[in-house]
Amino acid sequence: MLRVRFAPSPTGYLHVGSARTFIFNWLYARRNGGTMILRIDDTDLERNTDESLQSILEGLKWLGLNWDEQYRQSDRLDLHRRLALDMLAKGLAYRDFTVAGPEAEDSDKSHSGATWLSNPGQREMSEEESDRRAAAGEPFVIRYRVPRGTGEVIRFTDAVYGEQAKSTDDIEDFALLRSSGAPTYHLASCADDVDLRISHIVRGQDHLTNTFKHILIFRAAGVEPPQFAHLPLLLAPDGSKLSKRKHGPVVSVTTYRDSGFMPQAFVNFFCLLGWSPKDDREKMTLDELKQVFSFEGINRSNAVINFSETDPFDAKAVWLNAEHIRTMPVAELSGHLMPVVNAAGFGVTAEKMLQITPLIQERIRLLNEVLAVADFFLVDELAPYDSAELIPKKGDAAMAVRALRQALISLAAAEFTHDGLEAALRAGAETLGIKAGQMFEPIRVAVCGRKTAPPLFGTLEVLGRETALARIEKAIAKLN
RNA sequence: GGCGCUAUCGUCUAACGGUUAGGACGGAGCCCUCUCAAGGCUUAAAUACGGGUUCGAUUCCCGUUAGCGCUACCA
Repeated sequence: MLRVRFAPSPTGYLHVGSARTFIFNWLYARRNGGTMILRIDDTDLERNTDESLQSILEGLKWLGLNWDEQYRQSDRLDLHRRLALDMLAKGLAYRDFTVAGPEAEDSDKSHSGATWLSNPGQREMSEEESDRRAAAGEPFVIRYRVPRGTGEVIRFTDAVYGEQAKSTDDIEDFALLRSSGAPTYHLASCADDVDLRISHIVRGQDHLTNTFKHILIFRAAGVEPPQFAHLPLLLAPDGSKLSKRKHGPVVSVTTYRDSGFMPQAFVNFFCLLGWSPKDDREKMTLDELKQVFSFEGINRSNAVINFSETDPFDAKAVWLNAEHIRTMPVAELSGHLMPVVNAAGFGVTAEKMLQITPLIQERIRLLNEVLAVADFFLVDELAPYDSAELIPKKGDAAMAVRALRQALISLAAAEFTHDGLEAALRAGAETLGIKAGQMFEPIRVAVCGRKTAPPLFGTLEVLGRETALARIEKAIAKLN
């Protein structure tokens, strides 16, 4: 039975790195018919908030990837504690009565060069003394009694990083239970992995070295450790680890959502960061990803998200989003655009949006760009523009006026379809003896308020005769 | 400091020990064209460094350097 879990801790919004870990877990589970479990690792009572939990759930929901079971570690504290106490009873762990404090913290372990393994006198304390002091109410933390001087080497095979080995002499006596009685991450995580019968742990590479400790806990719990697959980390352009504190909202999933990314493009992009299908495919649907995903394709080196001060998104993410937008059925895209447009305060009907969509489909990279690209379809009154914009290339104001007057005549009679409009306007240009482009330019600006816009005939068709004529008349007035 | 992981164009990546080191994004240029896009074509751009092993190393081994991670009663 294949069971994987994604275990975020609710200490902030959903981080893109976490989202990527979730995606890889999901892909692996769904690819192999396994069970996807969401476990909220909220053992850090100080830092986790309900608000953060909600935002994580919201982010995961947006991704559109479902899970089968859900747990919360704070509901399972007894289970964790029991394992620690059991280890204590078996002598696999011991009480450490050293009081933690700012000074005790870094006094001699970080700079002395000596490896910190355990607090002197604690590990060796007799059972009687330990029990007596505990009974007297003295606070303590429970630590793993890591084998010393046995020359033992802990080994495991990581699905991504291959054979891993570390001497127990290099593993410190890490804490299992805090003086408050609360479990540490290592304890809670492993106890739950055992209880939930997790078969594969897929997580960030920052846990690669922690894995040796975890294997020790699994051993103490009397079970075979699960399979491990560690993922390369996501880095900022300067090579530093992506962090909420340092890099701000660019690491939040909601930033992508709110800027107009499609969830499937988001998934596509983050899959490609550290994983490759080994062929030249880049744009892939969720189904395609699900079909080809495997740990073999995962890279071992960290990947950088190439964002900058001016652009919070990697250009490739934006391009991929554009690819997804372009290849999507018009009706579907239109449905995604509706809420964006309405949220900006425009009231569009579904049919109007459906008409606009094909004109802008290959012109927007992010959903939100619809507002900048299609604004003139949505407003009654065009935003003010410089009348000089109306003057065509190699022409003057007089030519612009003539073109617009002719447009009035041509459009009044034209059939308002793409082909009908094209025929009418080309004929109009011919009548005036000017180039078609010189005819179209003033009309485009008159009708769109700017030189860069979707193709003219389709635009006019959607705008309709009445609006088109009114805007052209205004433009003529501007030129006088 | 100790322990561990990693190293191919700016970025993401491909390459059974034998390739003119491939693709993509981004950049530059050209074509198409009613503007903008989209599309097509062309182009610049990489095996960190030093030693081995081998007939032959991007690929295997060692070292150096650099980056990252862990080294908390955080996760």
